[in-house]
Amino acid sequence: MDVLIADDHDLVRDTIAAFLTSRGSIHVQVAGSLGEALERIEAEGAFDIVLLDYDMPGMHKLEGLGRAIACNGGKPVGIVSGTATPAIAQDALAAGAAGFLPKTMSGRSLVNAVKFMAAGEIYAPVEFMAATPCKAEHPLHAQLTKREREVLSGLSMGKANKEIARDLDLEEVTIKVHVKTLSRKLSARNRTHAVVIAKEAGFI
Amino acid sequence: MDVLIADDHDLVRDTIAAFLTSRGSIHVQVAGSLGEALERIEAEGAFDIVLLDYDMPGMHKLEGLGRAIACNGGKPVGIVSGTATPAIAQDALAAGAAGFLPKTMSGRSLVNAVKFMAAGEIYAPVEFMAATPCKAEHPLHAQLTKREREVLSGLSMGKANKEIARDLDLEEVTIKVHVKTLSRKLSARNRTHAVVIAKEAGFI
DNA sequence: TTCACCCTTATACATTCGTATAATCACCTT
DNA sequence: AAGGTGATTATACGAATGTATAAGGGTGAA
Repeated sequence: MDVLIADDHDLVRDTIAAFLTSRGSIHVQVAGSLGEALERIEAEGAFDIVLLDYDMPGMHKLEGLGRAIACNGGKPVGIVSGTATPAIAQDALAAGAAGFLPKTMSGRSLVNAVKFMAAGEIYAPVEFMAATPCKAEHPLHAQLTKREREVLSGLSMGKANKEIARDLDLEEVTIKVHVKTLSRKLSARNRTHAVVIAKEAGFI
Repeated sequence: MDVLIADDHDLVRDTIAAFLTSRGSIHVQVAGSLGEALERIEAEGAFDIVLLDYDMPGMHKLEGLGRAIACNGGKPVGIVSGTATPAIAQDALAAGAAGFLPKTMSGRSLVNAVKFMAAGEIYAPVEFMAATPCKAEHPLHAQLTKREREVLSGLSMGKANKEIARDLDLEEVTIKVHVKTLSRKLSARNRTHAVVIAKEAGFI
């Protein structure tokens, strides 16, 4: 089985390569950028599987993925990344990637995943994909103050301002202020829109 | 590799068994219910992989999964189903299943997935998992009329009644009626709540 | 301390929303 | 033809929401 690994970090690339080669029957070639990878494919013909680093010279997000897929003659192309989010992974798969490999995975799983993809299947680590974009560190969520988050939570339950005020032991007018400010922070037109944006961003 | 397939539909069970056996090096045994499967495991020792039908006598949703996992001595147990939803699949994986196999998958993929799971990995078909709980057939969604869905869509964008009315070329009062009725159908307290419920149910 | 920021409340007004009742029209089914 | 349902519009009013301006208190950092 012929594998091409493209990553601009020598260490990462060689570690992955070492893992795969050690399993025998897997022949690995490497590249340090998308351009180099495409050249290799042109020169050597399609690989059984190509692995591309997401944050790599020439990739331009997922644009490079498409070029590699077009270049590899129908054979699978997977994305490797240590920083990409589940959302990016979803996009990659939607864009035709054969799989998404976080750099956190074990060597054994890596080998299994590569074989799996080479067999024509699509691989995605369940535990990674299922991970919610993590409330706390979402940029929008971080901008909201504690109170605003409490109010937002009330909004998502369809509560009226007066009701939220009672629950938080505040005056209705205070809630109005919070709704106003949190809507502004989320670029929402009103409370309903604010809740939708929050829902889609993953918090709430 | 020893595989145990448990399904109460003879045809399905035997089809899967036939696919796996045809690949050689895979030894398949079958069972027609959870109880029978557990007996087999007790008698034969742990299998390399056990596949359980989700809608099978003795399963009681995912309860049977736990029993099989406890019984199979650390080796993987997967769920097979032709009717289960992505949400159920998620639950199954969360409950410790080694994978989820829709009955719609191809024989080739089935074999790959089984091997993959037997290697200790977790398998889930991306296209199935990513599928939204299917707009059209969601019970709540089905109750809404076409117009109500259009209005709901407007609500989710934070539009005012007047605005939605203009977009749909209707009077504002008409929108109010639709908002009222769709909120009633969704058991929502107001427009904001309605949007949240719709979002959580997967449509919109 | 001073400054910045958050939280709080007040007053006030315009707008929007929610609710109710009622009537007309179209379409489909029985 | 009769009846049911959905869609539409009208009128009307109370309630909720959005917006603006102002101001006092608390907390933490510079």
